[in-house]
Amino acid sequence: MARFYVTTPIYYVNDVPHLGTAYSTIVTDALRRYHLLRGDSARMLTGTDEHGLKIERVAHEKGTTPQRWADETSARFRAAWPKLDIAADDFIRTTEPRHTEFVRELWKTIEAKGDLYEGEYEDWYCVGCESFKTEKELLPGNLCPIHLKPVERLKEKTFFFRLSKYEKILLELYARKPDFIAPKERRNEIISFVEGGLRDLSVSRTSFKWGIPVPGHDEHVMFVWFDALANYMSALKHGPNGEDLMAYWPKLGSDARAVHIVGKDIIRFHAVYWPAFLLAAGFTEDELPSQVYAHGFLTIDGMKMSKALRNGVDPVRLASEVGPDVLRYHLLRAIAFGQDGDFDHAALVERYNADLGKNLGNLLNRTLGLCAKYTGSKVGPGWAPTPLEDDLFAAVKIHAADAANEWDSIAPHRALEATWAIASAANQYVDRAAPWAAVKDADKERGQARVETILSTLLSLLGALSIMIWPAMPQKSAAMRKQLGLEPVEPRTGHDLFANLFALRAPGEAFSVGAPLFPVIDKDTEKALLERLVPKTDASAATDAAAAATPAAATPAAAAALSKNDAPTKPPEADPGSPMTRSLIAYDQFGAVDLRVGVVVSAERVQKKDKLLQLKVDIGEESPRSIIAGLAKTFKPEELVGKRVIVVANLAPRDFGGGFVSFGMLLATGPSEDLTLATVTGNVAPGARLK
RNA sequence: GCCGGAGUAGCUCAGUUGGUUAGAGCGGGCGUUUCAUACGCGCUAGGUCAGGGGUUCGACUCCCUUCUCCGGCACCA
Repeated sequence: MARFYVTTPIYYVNDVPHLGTAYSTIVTDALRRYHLLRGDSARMLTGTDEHGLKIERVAHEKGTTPQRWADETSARFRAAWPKLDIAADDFIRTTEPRHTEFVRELWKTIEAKGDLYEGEYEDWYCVGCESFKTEKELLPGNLCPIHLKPVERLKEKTFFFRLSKYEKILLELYARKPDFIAPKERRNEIISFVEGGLRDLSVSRTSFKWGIPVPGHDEHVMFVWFDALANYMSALKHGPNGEDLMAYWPKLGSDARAVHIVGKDIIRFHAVYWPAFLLAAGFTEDELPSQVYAHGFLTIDGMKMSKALRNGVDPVRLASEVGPDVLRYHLLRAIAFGQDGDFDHAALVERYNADLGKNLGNLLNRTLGLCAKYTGSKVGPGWAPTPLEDDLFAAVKIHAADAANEWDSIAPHRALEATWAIASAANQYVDRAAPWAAVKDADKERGQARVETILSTLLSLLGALSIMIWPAMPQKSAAMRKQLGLEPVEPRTGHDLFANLFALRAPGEAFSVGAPLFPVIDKDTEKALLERLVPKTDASAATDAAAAATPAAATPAAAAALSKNDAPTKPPEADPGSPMTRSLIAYDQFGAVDLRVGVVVSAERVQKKDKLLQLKVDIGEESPRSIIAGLAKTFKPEELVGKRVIVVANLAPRDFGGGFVSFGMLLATGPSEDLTLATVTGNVAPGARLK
């Protein structure tokens, strides 16, 4: 028996549960269940991350308090998971005292050991935005790009974490523990990131309040990630009932493993900052998480998940339609864990029919049918295995061992593949053994004994399968076992259910055949189901975002790319800010901006700059303006030609090096990979002034 | 541009340290059984293993190079 501690990321409360978070959480739960099957003492943690400026702002915009906002959103996560048959052992909120107290202790420990120091952050500051700006963000003449007013040089007090000190230590760690970061693509990325040099990390803010106060410095709140990462340990230090569960945390000589399941977008925080924080607090290398495993992103029916397009699939609704087990199975089986994957509704139905209905479901059904016919729905006494059975068991045991290995190495898709190889082998076996023929043996007794052997064999395999599917499909496992006349899977610590998977049933045990576990979905039902499930996206908005009126504008809060993951080495929040936080400008200030309608006459890529395009834009002048714009992530050069754009015509020229100088700027909105250009309706002549 | 990863049958992917006819699942096609949820089983893909060079007796598997895609970094709206 070993201890296995597995965690999901804690989810930021400016979002609600969606398919991506559901996926992380389902995988984590399946791993927890697998380890329980093995007799391990497994523990799963999930929760919500509730601090930070973003939350403070969202709450403000919604006219509520951060705490109330967090309460509501956190409750939605908490309510969602059980509906997906996720049974976390603990749900932590970063606003709980057990967490905040732990984090403050952690802070004090690190401070005492010398890796936190008070310093000053100095950079350009825009009073209008009330935030720092980096040099790069500024317009020529040190103007704020939003307010077009001069910025000031300002210092803010902040605590720094001595991250630079851990550069070498972390690289050595990665070298010594090759599995610490998985999959290996991510590992490579992290290594090259750290090799690129680590700067000390600003880990406190004075510009907002919604966070954990720094001990002894109430004007500072902690950087959200310092706060958030510690949840994995605070939840052990102070369990849900106040108990100390630190035995689950790895330690030299202990059998405890801790695995963090994360999305690939937050791997850096977990693989760089978190171990550095722990080392700084005096934990040894043996007391770091065993592994940080990053999964990929999901697309839905081939399209990116996007709030603006509203194709976010509600996992709870999906589960209520197809059943949590089916959703879980499909996610676990169809997506290669660690890689990006596509959630395809039609594929879900297809897989359901093939794997669940026709393979496993039908196997159960036909076996029980045979039992009803030949043994009175009881386990017969006959047991005389032939080479056919011996070969089958040999093969099937290998598959079971494969499945176990794959679960152990966190490859649910492969584990399930191996599991289903057993079901396939069983179906083949039925045909080969042909009990319906065997029963016609001239020697009646011999025929009956043969049939009983065959059926006992099948029952053994089905019993094994009912256990092996439990991590993915707990309810279906129970339903299956009920039909087999077995109690639901009940894992016990120290009792490895894989040890005797293929145990034979005792003669006389009875079954209770029920309705098909996985009725096959026919074409008509499928059509109706898909119609209900597949989210209606605005196709034109999806495929022609460039030309369409910006969909993001309708929901500013959602469009603002609210993420807590903004690079933390940047100054405190170079956030464009909500409309509420902007200051007002006088009419002449606006009038100072010369906005013109332009037509793109040519566009080409800028060498060595992935994001940049060099445009020639006709704004009614003798010759087209040369403008460098960061549009390359969204647009191909040729598709811009002929487009009407809005140009800031009186912007001071900016030199991009290599002979590329930009004389103006285009107006656009959205993230860099999905920009929408501002334009005008109607056939306005180039050079027309906007006012 | 730098650093990674990937490009294998219609789709999703396996292919160990280079070695006889390149694999699986799904879908499709053909055949077949009857216990079963019109389900199962068997057969079936003649695939330039992205392209081009090279090393080797021999390369999907090693080296070089080109192209495409995806990430990270850089640059940036």
